[in-house]
Amino acid sequence: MKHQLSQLLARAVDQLRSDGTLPADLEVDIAVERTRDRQHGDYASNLALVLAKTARTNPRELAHKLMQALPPSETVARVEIAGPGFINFFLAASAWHRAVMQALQQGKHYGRSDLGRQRPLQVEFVSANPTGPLHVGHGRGAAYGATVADLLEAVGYRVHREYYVNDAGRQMDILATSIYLRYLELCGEDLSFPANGYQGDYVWDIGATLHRKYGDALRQPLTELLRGVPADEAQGGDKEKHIDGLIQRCRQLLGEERYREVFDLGLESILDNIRRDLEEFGVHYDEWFSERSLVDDGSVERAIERLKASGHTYVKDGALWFRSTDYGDEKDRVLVRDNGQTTYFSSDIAYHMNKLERGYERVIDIWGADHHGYVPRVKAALQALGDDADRLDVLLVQFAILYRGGKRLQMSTRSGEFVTLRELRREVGNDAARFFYVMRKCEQHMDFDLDLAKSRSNENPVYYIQYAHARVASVMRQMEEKGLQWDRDHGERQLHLLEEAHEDALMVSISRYPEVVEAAAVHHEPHLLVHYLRDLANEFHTYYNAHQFLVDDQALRDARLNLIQAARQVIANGLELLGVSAPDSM
RNA sequence: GCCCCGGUAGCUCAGUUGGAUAGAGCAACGGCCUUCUAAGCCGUGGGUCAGGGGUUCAAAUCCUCUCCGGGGCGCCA
Repeated sequence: MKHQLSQLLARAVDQLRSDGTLPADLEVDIAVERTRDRQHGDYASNLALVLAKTARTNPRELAHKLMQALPPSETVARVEIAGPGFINFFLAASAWHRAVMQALQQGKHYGRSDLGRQRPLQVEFVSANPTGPLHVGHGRGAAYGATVADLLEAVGYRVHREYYVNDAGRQMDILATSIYLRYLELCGEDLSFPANGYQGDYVWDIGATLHRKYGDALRQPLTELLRGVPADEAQGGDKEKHIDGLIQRCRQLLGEERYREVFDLGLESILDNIRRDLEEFGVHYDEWFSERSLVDDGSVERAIERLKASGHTYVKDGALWFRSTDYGDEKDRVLVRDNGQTTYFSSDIAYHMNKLERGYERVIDIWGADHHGYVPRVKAALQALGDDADRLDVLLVQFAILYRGGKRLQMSTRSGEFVTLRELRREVGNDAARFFYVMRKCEQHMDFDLDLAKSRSNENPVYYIQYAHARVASVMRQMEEKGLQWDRDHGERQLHLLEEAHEDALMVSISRYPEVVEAAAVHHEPHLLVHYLRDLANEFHTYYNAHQFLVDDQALRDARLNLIQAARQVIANGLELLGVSAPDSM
């Protein structure tokens, strides 16, 4: 609809250009918007205001000329000039009827489009280190990423959903060591657990699995384990050096092969847990991409070599540095440490190089806001590699702060004090969790009120929308009980009977849905859809209270049933994109 | 110190590339169930858009300074 109107305006501009009213070389960017106030018509354009200056005329006069140059159209009932020079379009009722028919005919496809023309696009999200279960902070990235991916797919992109598994770094070694230490405790060793180890109960569980599998076969005396290991923090030492020492001793005592088994047991158990958790949350992936694979297949080394060849690296203090300041980063970054180990950053460069090599038109990364400092350096690396850094979009998701009983919950992964995503889902349910997480703009800090999310009351917005859906289903059940039938085709021919203000408002909203999906997808803003659905539900509830649907007059009844079924379809489609269920009864 | 995000009604937040009289939910107050589920509807009150300056036909929106809140600034991941 919007596109139609801007095309009409474009033709009007063409005509004014050819008759000399407007300069022939004038560049125009035509914007048509929904009006906020129905008094101003259904759609409005500020075109005359924008062009007035360069055309050196007054805006209202130009608006009049544009209006007169508009080609006739069946969907436009009339056009008015208002205010400083807005061109307001009032649409014919048939335009709204068409939207109702489309919603019913297209069913679950209503609102989808081919804007993206099936171009390939990648969305990488969550990608939490597999060192523990997902917590509520990851939940927001999961819900947001899944919804953005679904939205982009809905507007015609071929979306590849990916989780980057950090299975190669030091954090994983700390996890493996933590597991082994818990195992030793289960063997009966009495040790003091390192300050920097992973303290969560799940580490015990994995240690127990290890013990069931091997018995005491992997047991080593404590004195052996601690030989040459620097003191821990509690003993006045450095906790980082202590844990690194422990890692080294574990590897030596277990041997690379056995150590790798412990390591992989931890990785697999936790990754399985994460996979299951996300799957239950309705968050699906096409690929779980292993960081280790980048090391193994030489990609990391290749990335480093390419950077070296680009001339933007140097050696200092025994380390290899990338001069990211050449591309606007705050400081240079280390690629290879003085001990010969590559940094996380190196893997990340290799990973993004790999993504672009796979040929995606756009690559979208969804990160926690605490990683915002990494954006410039990753983009710098891509530029140095000669890639187009603009193909990478990094969306930063702010933290969600949890409240329970009006009190803020404090969380820390390392200490094991956090609310897991699974606990949250059990407490408030998947629907409320998915909904609440995307209710706010991603760059907004979010207060997540657990009590509100799980309340089964009118305070809870997710129920409000679901209830509208359930009410339509209920009306249809009532209809059958009364022995009546709904004739959809007949209803389509009777839509002109829908003359109530409530019906008009509902039809307009239904017609807006495809525009909302498009805007939410293009701007990566699922909350637009959330607000839209709330408004639509409100219009439905208002209508429901004001008018009877199952009236005796069959023509009017069928027309009304068409309308509310169209509304039901839109709610179902919208909720599906949000990963929220649309129940038939509540 | 530097960088990122935010500051809009009592609370939580919307507000499209700058547009017409700044909106919604919750909370508060007053109404509506003999009628398709009251998890609903209708009505009332509530604002220095943090503050100053600037840009223009037009600023909550863009620029600049100040104040306040959160986060980030490792050869960690």
